[in-house]
Formats: sequence, C-alpha cells, structure tokens
Amino acid sequence: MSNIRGARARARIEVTAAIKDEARRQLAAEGAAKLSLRAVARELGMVSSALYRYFPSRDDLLTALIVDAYDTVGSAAEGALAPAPDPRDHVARWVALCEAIREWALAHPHEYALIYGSPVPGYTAPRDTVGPAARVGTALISIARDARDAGRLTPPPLADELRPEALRLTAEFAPGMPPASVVALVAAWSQLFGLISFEVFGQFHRVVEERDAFFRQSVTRLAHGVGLGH
Amino acid sequence: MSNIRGARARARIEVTAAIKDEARRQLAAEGAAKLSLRAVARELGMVSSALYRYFPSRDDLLTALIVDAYDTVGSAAEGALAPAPDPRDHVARWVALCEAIREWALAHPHEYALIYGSPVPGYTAPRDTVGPAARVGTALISIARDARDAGRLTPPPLADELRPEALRLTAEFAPGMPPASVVALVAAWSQLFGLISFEVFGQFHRVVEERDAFFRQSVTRLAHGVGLGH
DNA sequence: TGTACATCAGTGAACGCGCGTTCACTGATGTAC
DNA sequence: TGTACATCAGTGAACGCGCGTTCACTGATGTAC
Repeated sequence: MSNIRGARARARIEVTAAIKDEARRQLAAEGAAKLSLRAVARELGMVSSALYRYFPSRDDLLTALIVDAYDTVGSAAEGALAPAPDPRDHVARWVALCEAIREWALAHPHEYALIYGSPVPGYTAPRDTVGPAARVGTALISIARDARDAGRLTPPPLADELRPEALRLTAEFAPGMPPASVVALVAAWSQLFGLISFEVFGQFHRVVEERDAFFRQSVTRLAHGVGLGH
Repeated sequence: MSNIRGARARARIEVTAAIKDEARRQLAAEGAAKLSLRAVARELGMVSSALYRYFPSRDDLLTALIVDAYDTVGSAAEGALAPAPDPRDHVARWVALCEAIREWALAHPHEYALIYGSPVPGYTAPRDTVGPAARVGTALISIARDARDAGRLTPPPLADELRPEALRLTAEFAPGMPPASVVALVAAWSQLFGLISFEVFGQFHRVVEERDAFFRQSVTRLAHGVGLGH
C-alpha cells in the first residue's frame, strides 16, 4: 500500500484544493481585483499567514486559478470533440465545440473574465499558462484538419500581403493545412470569443434576447467562413 | 459679452476636466480597479475630500470615464464614416470604420478595457451609458443601409429558429433592413470586438505577428459575411 | 456704485476599514537508526 | 519496535500601507437690492 503517502502529503493536496475553491468562490462574488488572501484564509478558518505555506504570494494563487481556468475550458472543449454524433459532419462538431465553450463561460463568468477579459493590472502571466491556453485553439484546428482530410475544407480567399504571415502561422500551429484556412481559423477563434464575451460581459443586454439560437446561427456562419462543410 | 459666465463656472469646467484627465492617466497606469480618488487628488495637489465637490463618489467618476470612452470611440467611428474615398465602396468603408475603432483601442487600451473588458466588480452601468454605447453599432448599421440602398447588400442565410428574433432586432435597431442582415450585423459587431480584444488583451501574443494585415483581412471577410459588396 | 448676504470650492482632521507580507513560535507528523 | 531528530503546517502579533467618505471650517466669488 504505497498509496498512503502520509497524512501530510494528502492534507497538503486537500488544503491546496480548498484554498483554490474558496478563492474561486470569492472570484465569483467580487472579481479578480478584489480577491484577497486574508478573506480566503478567514473563510477557511485559518490565519492569513498560513496561506503562505501553500502559495508564496497572492499573484501565485491568481496564476494557479488562471491555469486551472484554461485547463477546465480546454478540457470542456476537448470533451465536446469526442462524442460527435456524426464525425463527418464537421459543421455540427464545430458548433458543438463552440457551444461547450460558451456553456462553460456562462457557468463560470468570473473565471472566464480572468482569462479572456481585461488583464489583471500589475499581473503578468507566467510561462505556465501558455500550454493550457492553447488547448481551445488546438481543438478548433483539429476539426478543420479532419474536414481537410475528408476533402471538405474550402480555403477562403487570402490577401497577398498576408501570405508570409499565413505560411508562418501554418508552420507553427497547423503544419500541412492550407494557409488561408489557418488565417481564417485564427480569426474565427477570436471572433468566437467576441460572441461569448459580449454575452458574458453584458453587451448583449437589451439587444440580443434569443441568445442560444443567435449563438448557434453565428457560429454556424463562422464555420462556413472558415470553409467547413462545402 | 455674456460668454464670460464667471470665474466659478469656468473653473468648475476646467477642474472637472483635470480630474478626469488625471483619472484617465491613472487608469492607463494601474487599471480601473486601482483607480483611487485619493491618488487623483494627490496628483492634482488637492485634498481628497475636495473631489466630492465634483463627483459624489468614486463610482460616479468611473461612470463619467465610461461615458467619455464610449463617446470618443463612437466619434472615432463616425469620423471614419465621413471621409470615405469612394462612398460606393461599402467594403472599404466598413474596413476603414473597423480600423478606426481598432486604432482608438490600441491607443487607449485601458479605456477600451473599461468599456469592452470584464465589467468592473461591484459597479453597475447606469442609464447614461446606453446612448453613447450604441454609436459604434449605429455606424456599422449605416454602412449596411447605404449598401442596401445601392442594391449591394446580399442577406446571408438565416435559420428558421431565429426568424422571430431577427424581426424584433430589425424593428428595434434597423427598420426596413433585411432581417438576416441585421442578425449578421449584430454578430459581426461582436466579432469585430473579439478581434480587437484579443489583440489589446494579449491573446495574440506570440500568435499573430502581422497584426495590421491580419486585421484588414479579417474585417474584410467580416464585411463579406454580412453580405456587403456582392 | 456700494453693501449685505448667499453660495460654493477647497481645507484638514478624523472615522473605520482591509490589505499583503514577515517573523519568531508551537506542536504535530515523518524519518533514520 | 522505540527513540532522537528533522521537517513542516499553522499561530498570533506586528509592520506599514492606502482606501472612501464625512464633517465642521474658512475664505473667495457671485448676486440682489
């Protein structure tokens, strides 16, 4: 039974998780700027200095929350990729993926704001965040790749001035894909989050009412813009 | 000479402007959450309580900054509408409009974040902001309307489930326009800000390098998605 | 034109508050022999 | 299996800080007669 690992090791894992959970709760209540170590400790019945056994500073706690957020939205996206009803209907898979991301965002608006909203002032994201941050983009690309392999991806027109950049993006993020499609994918990626951010941040208030249907329509059009399903 | 208006009235206007300018400076340095009345007063050589002669509370100062931000980006947008080289090239006008908004955003990232980023926690936008907030959307619609009047607007396909919503949106925001175009316009509006937000908030860091050309390409495609220029 | 009174910008002290972080400490858990 | 020592989670007090807002006040500007 080598899985016991001692009371200390297990306690450390549990307390670390409890701190992050409470921090997330306060994030949802007050927003990132007002997240306070003292308040987290208070709520947990600890003394504030005790948190320094787990996180060297407030910023490190924030970083952990950011990494977790990227990871949960990333795995939500990847999860939506798997159970596709018809793996050959690339538009439907694209829409399902977009809907999974939107649902996560609506369920966790403050964690969403943490990673896709205004940067937290005075805080600069460390290296640890770049891997998890890429997962959503990778999922979007994978659908386009499947479509290409099935001969059902039509590259959109591409301005000459963007050709070098398109080749660079392709080499770096989606080798083998048509460069024009890669550019369109990057644009669609940001536009997807434009749709979600406007909903989550309240810009659609008193504008769009039928949000589900509007989102479905818009991301379907986005899929066509990328060249899926032609 | 009735334009003298007394030293008091003129001083009030000047001091109010100075407070907002200094607040904007701090916004750029620290972000909205850290904007502090005391720091603004300190920098202006006033005592903090003196600001209460001009703004009843910190939130009211924030509201003033938000309204100003919507107004400046709105007039930047409207300004780009006017000097169109060829008023019949609706795609070019659309692109110019989008570029004007992007340039304002890049030049004033914190004011941009104030209105298009995560909502400031604990702050709820008052009525005064809705008028100024609509100016950008109205400018986008006006281009589409010109295109339609010239017979150069092709409504995109529209899902049946969205038909009622499309009619409502049309009646409210763009009477007389094809409902499918209005839905596409609302989507394009949010997607435009997705492109800008990703650039301003750093998501394109180490991803997109040729930002000008990428933006031009993407908003041109956005124009086509709305049905301009067919 | 001169005077009496009202208005209002700005002062300075104070209120009560919460914050991040450091430090010397206690006592429980883990480890090596 | 038992003992001696090392590790480490958590304590409690303290540091120095900045914040928004209120309040009674002074003195300059504006207004009515």
